[in-house]
Amino acid sequence: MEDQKLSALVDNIISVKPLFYKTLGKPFPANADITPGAYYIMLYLKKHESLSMSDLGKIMMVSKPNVTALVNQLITKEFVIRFSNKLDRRIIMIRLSSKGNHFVDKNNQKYLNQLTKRLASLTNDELELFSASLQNVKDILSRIPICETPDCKK
Amino acid sequence: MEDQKLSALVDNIISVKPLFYKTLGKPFPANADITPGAYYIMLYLKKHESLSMSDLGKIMMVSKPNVTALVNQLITKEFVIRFSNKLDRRIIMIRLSSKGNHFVDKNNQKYLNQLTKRLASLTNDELELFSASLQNVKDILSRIPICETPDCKK
DNA sequence: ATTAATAGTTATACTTTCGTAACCATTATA
DNA sequence: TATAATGGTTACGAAAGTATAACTATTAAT
Repeated sequence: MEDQKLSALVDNIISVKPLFYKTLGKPFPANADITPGAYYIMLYLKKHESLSMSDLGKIMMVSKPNVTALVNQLITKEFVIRFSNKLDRRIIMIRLSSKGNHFVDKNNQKYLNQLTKRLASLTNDELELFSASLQNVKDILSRIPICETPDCKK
Repeated sequence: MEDQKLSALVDNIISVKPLFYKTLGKPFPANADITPGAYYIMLYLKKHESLSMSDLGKIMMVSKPNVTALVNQLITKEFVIRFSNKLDRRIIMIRLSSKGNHFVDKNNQKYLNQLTKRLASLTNDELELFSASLQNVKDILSRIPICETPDCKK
């Protein structure tokens, strides 16, 4: 890839991120007693059924004490359940409660409503292009290896 | 757009954002005595030549006191210059100094180097697709009207 | 000429992210 | 069985974002 294109790519990477929240709004709930980080844990649990504390740390790339704090928020709201692994009693697994599951679904629906309002100014073609392009971006990003956990850097 | 596709879109919007920094790294400098927010101001100034404090607030969607604090960081580093508008002496305009300009260029180059390492695992086709898709996303997002400044909500 | 509105700053404080160090419990290793 | 390694938690705090309220200076409006 030529230099010029690469530098345009850098430019886009830099400018796309702030645009996201500003135009599309925040996908996590406000005034729900849980921070965005905690909400993201629920989103991961939505896809992975159950995860250990360490798994969550790796997947979210935050330190373990951080995971503890985030999960604690969800425990007090009864959005997730802790249970231990029988094979290794050190390991603590986390899964969504049905309350947490409903909460995420409800919030996603709310966000979707907000989103459709904001996207109302787009034509259907634009919307399709947006959706497809975003899918591409996500797919490709997912393919890039990451190893930047605080614990993992060592 | 059908419900199913829309909900996939929401899914992508939610999951793309955390992927960004984690796979591509942070585009702003570390240990440079300025916060990411202040750096973003320089990026905007790179494109707009000069902007008033209020303009910066609107464009970055932060409150005016916030802009003051961010610009102050840049002033002490001599990365930007304050000058007043002759026609309306209330207005304070900000523009990049050549020092600030060089700083951004140098940092962009550094980020580009880091980025090329991270993107090394992609084929050229993937890279092209990524670049084009990102451009689409950015273009479409730019077309969506925004009005969420704290001051603007009122 | 008052009064109202606008641009910006100062002071202040809250929220969220995020890390390190020290510690306990459990499992693996030698 | 003594030691090391792993999974988690607790305690602590720094960095960054970000808002409101109260204020000054300047311009606009009546």
